[in-house]
Amino acid sequence: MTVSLEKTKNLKTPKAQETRERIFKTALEMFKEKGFEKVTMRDIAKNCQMAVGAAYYYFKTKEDLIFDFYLQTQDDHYQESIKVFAETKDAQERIRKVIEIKIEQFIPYRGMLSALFRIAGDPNHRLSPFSEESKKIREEAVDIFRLALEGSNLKIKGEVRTFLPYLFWLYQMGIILFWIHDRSEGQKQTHVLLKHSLKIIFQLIRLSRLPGLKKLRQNILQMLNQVQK
Amino acid sequence: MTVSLEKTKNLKTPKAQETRERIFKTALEMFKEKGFEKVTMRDIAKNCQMAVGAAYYYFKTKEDLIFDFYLQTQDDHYQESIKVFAETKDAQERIRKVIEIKIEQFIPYRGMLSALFRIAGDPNHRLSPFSEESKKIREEAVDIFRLALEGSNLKIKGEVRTFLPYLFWLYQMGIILFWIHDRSEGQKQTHVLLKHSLKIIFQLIRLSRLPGLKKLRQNILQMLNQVQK
DNA sequence: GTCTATAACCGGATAGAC
DNA sequence: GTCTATCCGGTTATAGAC
Repeated sequence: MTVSLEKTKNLKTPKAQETRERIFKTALEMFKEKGFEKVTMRDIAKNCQMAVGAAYYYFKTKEDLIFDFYLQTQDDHYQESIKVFAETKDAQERIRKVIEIKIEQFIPYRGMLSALFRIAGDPNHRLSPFSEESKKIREEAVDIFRLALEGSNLKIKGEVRTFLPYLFWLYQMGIILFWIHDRSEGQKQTHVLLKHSLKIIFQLIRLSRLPGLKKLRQNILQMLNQVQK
Repeated sequence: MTVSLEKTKNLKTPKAQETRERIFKTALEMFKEKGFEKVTMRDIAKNCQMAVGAAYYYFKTKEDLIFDFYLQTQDDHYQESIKVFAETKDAQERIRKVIEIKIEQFIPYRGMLSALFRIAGDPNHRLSPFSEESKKIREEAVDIFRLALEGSNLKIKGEVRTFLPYLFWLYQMGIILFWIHDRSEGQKQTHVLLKHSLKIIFQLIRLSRLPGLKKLRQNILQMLNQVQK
């Protein structure tokens, strides 16, 4: 079952809802054009023909605007991913498509996303994907990978099954980080990396079944267990 | 040969040298106590009994103070690591000690380091360890791992030898990031992670020699080659 | 070249009146 | 819910002293 995201904040009137939306859309357009840092809250407010205070009434900080964007795309990502699962049972392809969809979504916003990923680097930050506040959204994101594996051709048993979705989510974060700073044209390096590294990962997963590698497998699982929060 | 770090900026007089040092030490003390964000440039200047302008004369930005810290510890790290190499030839132990030394160094500053690692997340930032500006310091850091492997009991040939030092440096960054946000007492989780993951990494390196895994090894090397800047 | 002193700018954030 | 005024801190500018 989907952990449906609470998009509608507790806003009293529909008008407020609409105002919030207006600020959000305006800000996003401006970020897209000039980047996160170049756009000031004063600019955003002016562009919305309202006072700075009004903008801050809806978004506690400038960074919250980005967080909201992250939240919105999360839902789209979920929907798009589901569709892919109907098309193929191949685990590797599913995972690859899921991550490619995410990247695709982000393309128009690539320039402003380093701001988001600077937040990501600090787990103490309320908006970090690792924070308590982001728990729900993180869980839905991990869920996509769980679903990708569940109906797939990849048969995995026991503990590996438990860890893999989270590990793939982590992997996705790494890929996106790489993509944001990938300066090759069309960020094609990222796609090379994605394709190759996925192949390797699946080779490793398959290898992990060999009896000769039992020790290695056990060690990895032990590590994951011990390190878990 | 060591890439000796240029610690002495182009400061004309010894007095200037000393003043710069005073600002740096004061700032670091204050950061240690209250964290990076709580301490203002005005505070620092006041504490040094000088004008704000003076502080800015030596450090272009507040973040530069942290960069300087990073630079200074880098040299200590190098010196300490060299000593370890005299004690043991075991590659795994060398690497583990090198990383443990780094963590040890950072202990008093753990609280302020998330500020540093938020910078790290944005490779476009001039102070990021991945930036052009940090190139020299990064290269010395990678060099430590090169030396750790070179005189060790781990015999590696060809391309793997080229990549491994950089990969270990990357690994060290990951471990430190984990450590900064490790809330277990005495950050013992980090040491568990370090010990276990190193064991696994060396198991993998040893495995990679098996003829049956030739394909995997080739794929990994191909990926590293293609993804390289 | 090394600093002091002081004021000002800029932009994120907040308080409190309406 | 929205506005105006204000704070706060990083940063810069100015002008001058040694």
